[in-house]
Amino acid sequence: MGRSAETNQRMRDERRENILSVALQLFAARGLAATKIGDIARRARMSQGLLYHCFRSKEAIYLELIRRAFERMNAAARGLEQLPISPRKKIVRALEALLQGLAQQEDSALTHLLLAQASASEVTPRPVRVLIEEERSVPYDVMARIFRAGQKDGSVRGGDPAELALLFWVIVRGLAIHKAAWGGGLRAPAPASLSRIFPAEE
Amino acid sequence: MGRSAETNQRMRDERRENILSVALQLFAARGLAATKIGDIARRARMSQGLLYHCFRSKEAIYLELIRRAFERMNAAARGLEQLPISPRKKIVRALEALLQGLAQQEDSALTHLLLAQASASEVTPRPVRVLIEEERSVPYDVMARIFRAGQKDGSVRGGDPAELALLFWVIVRGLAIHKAAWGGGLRAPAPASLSRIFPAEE
DNA sequence: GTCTATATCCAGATAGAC
DNA sequence: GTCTATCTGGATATAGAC
Repeated sequence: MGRSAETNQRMRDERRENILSVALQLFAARGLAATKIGDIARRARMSQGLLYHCFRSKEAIYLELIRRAFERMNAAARGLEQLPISPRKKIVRALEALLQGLAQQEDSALTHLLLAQASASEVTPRPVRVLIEEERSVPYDVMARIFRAGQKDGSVRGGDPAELALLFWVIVRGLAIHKAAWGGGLRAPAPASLSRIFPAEE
Repeated sequence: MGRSAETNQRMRDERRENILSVALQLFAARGLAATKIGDIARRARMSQGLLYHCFRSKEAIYLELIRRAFERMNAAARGLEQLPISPRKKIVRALEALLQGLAQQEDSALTHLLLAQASASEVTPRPVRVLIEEERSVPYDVMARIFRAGQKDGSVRGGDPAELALLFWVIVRGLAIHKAAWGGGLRAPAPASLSRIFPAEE
């Protein structure tokens, strides 16, 4: 009975992961309103009824996806900040990691797209909106602090740190959207060419 | 009778413009699927029935908005290209005009947002998709040609022109989305600080 | 745990009165 | 030309069989 309960729990978790994975693709590509719960169920190869045993509602799936997106992104940002390397190197590494993620990991680009939609849309459900309000400034603040530190130790050139951080994330987000819009035709800029935007003090 | 027919026509046109103006706000803020035709009618202060005398369907309104967006944007791009000024100046002027539009004209930011959504979404209706397919490369091509010309005459520094054009539009679009997401809290970068990204050959 | 069937609601589009 | 009333389809969520 212990075994079986454990197994059941694992199957349940796997189903939840599967649903979340499918839902991410659909929400990112179609938005919340145009994604039908029936589409999610079909792509996850289960009945609608069963899906409702794993999640209360469409909104609950959406909320969980946004929650995880911030969890990962903000943890990564804070981890980056703690690394024992120069601010200049942190910027380069962040760019490399983000651009590589956008180009190679499907989920990464979709997650950025999902966050962009949820942040900009007026019809984002209230609990999601609250979460976004709480979390969204973290990546901006982290990057602004890194820019400021880089200017202080001389490894990064001037400009308002907050403005540079804004530009940094605008570009990352913009590239994710561009990828979604142009599909395979994405000519991703090399990290090197973007590094030039946030220039080193030579 | 001639007078009355004329007047009627003008009233009809005004109603159409009014609907389009309201619809732009709603579509940009909520997306196509989440925007209800009843919302548009109410905000435009007319009944749903009357609205259907001006437009066939929700999609028809959407299509007309996208059509006009490309009409304006691509005409502006081609006009810019023809100006008798240096490529370097063209880039600066484009940035100034776009950033000022984003910051000050509500419609400008909303239009960029609408185009971003329509281009990236999987549920964009087919006629709209076809139009986007036909028009979307114009602004990229124009900017790429300007960058290339600037490199040739020495007023703009290196990098792949296509990549620079991509970056240019990614930033403009990204700023429009950022404005929608953060509302009043937009700290728009000064044109000067963006000009630095596309550096002049001094 | 997994499905089918269905209650309920909502939205797009139309019909027809005035 | 302008409205109200309505037809119709489709989508969320639930109920209940197995």
